Amino acid sequence: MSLDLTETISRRPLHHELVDRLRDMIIEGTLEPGQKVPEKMLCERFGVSRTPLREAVKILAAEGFVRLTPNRGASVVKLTLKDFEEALPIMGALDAVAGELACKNATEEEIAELADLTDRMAERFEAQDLAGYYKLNARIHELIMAMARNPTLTETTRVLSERMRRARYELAMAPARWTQAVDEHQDMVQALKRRDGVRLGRIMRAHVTHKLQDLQAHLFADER
Amino acid sequence: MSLDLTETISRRPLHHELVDRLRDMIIEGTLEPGQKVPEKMLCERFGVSRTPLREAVKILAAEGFVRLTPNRGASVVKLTLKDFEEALPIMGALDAVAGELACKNATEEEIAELADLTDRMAERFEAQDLAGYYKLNARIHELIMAMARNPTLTETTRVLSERMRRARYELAMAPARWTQAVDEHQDMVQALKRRDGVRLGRIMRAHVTHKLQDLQAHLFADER
DNA sequence: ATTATGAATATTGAATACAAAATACATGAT
DNA sequence: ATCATGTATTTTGTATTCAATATTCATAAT
Repeated sequence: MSLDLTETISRRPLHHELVDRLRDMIIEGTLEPGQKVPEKMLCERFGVSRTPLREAVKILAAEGFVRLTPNRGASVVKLTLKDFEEALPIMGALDAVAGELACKNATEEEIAELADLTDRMAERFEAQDLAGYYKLNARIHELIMAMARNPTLTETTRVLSERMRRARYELAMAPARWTQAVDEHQDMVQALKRRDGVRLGRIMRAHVTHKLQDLQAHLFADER
Repeated sequence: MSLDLTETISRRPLHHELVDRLRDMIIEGTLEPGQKVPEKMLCERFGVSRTPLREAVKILAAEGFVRLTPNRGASVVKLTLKDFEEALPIMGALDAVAGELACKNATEEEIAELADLTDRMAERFEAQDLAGYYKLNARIHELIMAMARNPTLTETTRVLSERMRRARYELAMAPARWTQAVDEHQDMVQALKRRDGVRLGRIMRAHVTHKLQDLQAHLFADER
């Protein structure tokens, strides 16, 4: 049994912990869109004073989850169709960059791992196991991002996709769309194996576009 | 004389004002990279208590200007060559998207204005007036961003480019590079007039790449 | 001289206290 | 009844206080 000598005792500051908790509450819908963020109530709920809670709210505002109105506190930002339409081209472009960089920087081992994950994801598709599919899908996209070797890109994408995550909750896909998504992933692996960055970039961009178009159709049906 | 009835009395919260002031101090170098952000000193400097100042620091941390270390406060993030190399492909991709969207959404008036600004900037080039050139250059890029009609894109770009702004201070350009930059701007106007989004996107992306490559050569010479 | 050790000091994190503003509510006028 | 006006309550913004942690500095040991 070995001991990790780099490990330190972690006492995170309260505001840091609160940011994560509050973000989750927003993403899961416990704090509803449009609703005000009730300072006092949350302080009691978490057993902390207003100071760290307010610091956390400021950070969430910078991340785009809440909006601050002077003397009127914070309210949960409501995702509209417009927000999606705005995020779509950005996410597409960022994913395309990730793909291009991945082709440049990925190791053969990583590519093999991606191929494996893609195969296993295809199996989940065959079995029509949506939850398993989404889980592997998330890992695949994380891996591609990691292969890009660009922390700034990872962080930029993270903030945007966390913001969108609220709506992306394990949505059932139309059969045709699901088939297409699986195909796109197979194409990604091919492009990566050939180190064809331009091609992978294009596939990634299209992939995001299709995914979000699908979301638009399902959610926001009332806003059309 | 007409009266603006939409105008409101603006009493910004202190933390908001402080975010701007501190960000400027970082960008201008008053607060030096790597240096700790001295809470007490800044409180006295601005005549405010620690609470709003600390809230402001939290926001700056979310924007990537400072790094928070538990029980050890904040320190100004130091820009390395690596940060630039990471930001470069992201900014390029975002600018490309802005170009594509601008071609779709710009009005003829806006395009005419851009053409005018570009001409005036070329004049500043002829006069070898660097300051005037940079001023118009900033307005041009703001206008293109505005033509894209995508606030999320604007904001995403803003955070990244503010972060980089520290190093971009009115740098003298090599004659060849300056000539090339002016040419690229002329090409942008042409592409926009033809509403050729793909082409404008490509020019924008290349433009950013060139600009930042130039920066890399000038700054960070010691890091090579 | 250099490295430990511990006390004094300064800085940070969090809670509380106070002031200003917004909201809710009640009373009275039309 | 509806609307206006003024008062009470709540919420927000900021300052202050207290506790925990880190840093500095002096002293002592090797």
